[in-house]
Amino acid sequence: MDGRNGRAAGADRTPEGVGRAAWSKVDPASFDNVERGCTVIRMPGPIQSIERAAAILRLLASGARKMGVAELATALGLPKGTVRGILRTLQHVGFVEQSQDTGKYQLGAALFHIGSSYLDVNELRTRALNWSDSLAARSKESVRIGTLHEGQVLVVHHVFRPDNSSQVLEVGALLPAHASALGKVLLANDPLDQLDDAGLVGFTPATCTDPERLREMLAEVRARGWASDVEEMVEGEVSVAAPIRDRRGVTVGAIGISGPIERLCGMTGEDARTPRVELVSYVREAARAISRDLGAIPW
Amino acid sequence: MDGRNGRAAGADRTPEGVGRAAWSKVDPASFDNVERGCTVIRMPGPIQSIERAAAILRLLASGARKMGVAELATALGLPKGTVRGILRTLQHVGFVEQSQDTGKYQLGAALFHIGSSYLDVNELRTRALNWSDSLAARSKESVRIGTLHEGQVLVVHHVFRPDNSSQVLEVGALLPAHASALGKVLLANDPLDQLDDAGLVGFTPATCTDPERLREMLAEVRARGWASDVEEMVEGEVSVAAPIRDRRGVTVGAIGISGPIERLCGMTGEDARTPRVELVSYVREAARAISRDLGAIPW
DNA sequence: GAATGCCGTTCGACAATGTCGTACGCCGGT
DNA sequence: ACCGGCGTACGACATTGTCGAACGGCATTC
Repeated sequence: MDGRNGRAAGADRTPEGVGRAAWSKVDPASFDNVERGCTVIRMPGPIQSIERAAAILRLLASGARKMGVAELATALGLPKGTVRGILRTLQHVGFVEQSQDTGKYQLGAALFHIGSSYLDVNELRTRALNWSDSLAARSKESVRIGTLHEGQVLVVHHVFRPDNSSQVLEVGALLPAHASALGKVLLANDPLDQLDDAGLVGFTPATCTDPERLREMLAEVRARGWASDVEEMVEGEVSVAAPIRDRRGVTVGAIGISGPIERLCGMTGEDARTPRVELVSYVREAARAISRDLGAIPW
Repeated sequence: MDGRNGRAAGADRTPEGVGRAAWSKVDPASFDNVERGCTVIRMPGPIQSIERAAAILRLLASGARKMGVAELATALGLPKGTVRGILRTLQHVGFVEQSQDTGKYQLGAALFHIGSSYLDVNELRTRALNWSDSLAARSKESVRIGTLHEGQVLVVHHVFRPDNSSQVLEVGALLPAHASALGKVLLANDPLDQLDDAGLVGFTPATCTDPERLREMLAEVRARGWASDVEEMVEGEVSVAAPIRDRRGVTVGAIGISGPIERLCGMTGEDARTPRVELVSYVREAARAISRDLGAIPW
């Protein structure tokens, strides 16, 4: 029997279970006490209840709707009673809320507030605030700053295009890394190769879903110092991005602009699918300016 | 000794402890197993470790800087080892990150992303997106939508003023309820009296810090259906807000505009400290429109 | 209208689990 | 060189979280 979770027979049956089996494959550094089968000595392992609570929160966040106890329980492969206990606690601390009529659960306001404080701590975002505004003004396009998070691009800042059109705020959203300029810059400059070959979903005909070709593109991105995405995520939309580095020279994020292909690309022949040079310059200058703020050696 | 936490002698010593003593005063419905002293039978209480994890996250969110294990441990009145175990778990699920050099902890990206999904679930915000844009266009001022959360105003949406000035995004921020139009609307229409007399801090000379006078103001706000704040939080800044109600008629949020006193108020005599009538109309119309979207009976 | 199925909820016993205290190695200040 | 403080590791104890079964309400079905 498993040294830690011998009791949770129900959990180990389901592959998506949040029993001890779940994270051992997620964390490469953890001991594989599950493969071995039984009697691992005793490791200072993660706390079971907290991991399960986190899994519940993730589930509630992914499904953009309210979920019931039974739904969560089956999804996690846990007994209802257990899930209910965790939910009660999460509700108690304000991380989830319960609809009074349906009895279903959803994310809570406290979690939202705590999560948004991440932006205050995030040095990248703090330092980038000024420069992103000026980039938006110069380029007249919307500006986004992103960071690599589990193989995807986490948007930590978003400046709307300076016209009066209504735009949705994307802060906190996750973008696909292989189909956005931000993502390509981040992937290309990331020390550990986070490129997930299986995750190369196609959004448009222009999306690059071939791992090999993508790696070539990333090499080029790394060499020239900026990346573009021409209708690879959304038809008619183009984005350009450049890396932001910190004092040690490692890429901690990326800044980029995005907008309609008519405005961002040239008008004739081959240029019709190439971002305009002055916009690329703006982006790269902004990225360099922020990097300098973060202490990177100007190069 | 305390029935549940008898072992945690260290926790009970500190007033801010996260032992069982902490939440019993927060949750009015919970049994006061602490006052009684000892041997409460056994209640389906909140899960200890999760509560503690939440407390750690709150602490990390409040102090806008990285914190160490010892710092957190003393603040919570818990032994270092315990705090470290929880932190390791939180780090494992991505809710906190650890600086590789200093060893201190800060909030993690995963928590931020999960928290921001709250906005997708929040029906108030979803329905209010369109109307807030048009309110910003009509009033030419920045628009905020807020909800009452633990006696403060949680900003769930923010539309920048439609000029090109650089503004900070306030989504996720908490505003004082007694010194903002949004807050006053929410307090005035809240079923349970969340007004905290002790929390009436003064920001400017105009801030109302007298509970009695504030209650009178709230009664007036309730009667006339909108609230204003004239330099009560920030000198020179004025805000106007109106309540958003759902189908049952309860106030679920508030929408309002804010801007410099020169633009929002009249120019002469008594009007100099009264919001202009057309702006008030815009705000109230927007609030009514959203309420209608939420299913409120048009009145 | 009764029966059925599903849901959220409650409860109590078991033992696995989280907690606690002590001890280690390391760094920076004195 | 000493000391204090930090983040970290480990092991024993019994408290605590987990589990499964049972309860009552609600909507749908026959």
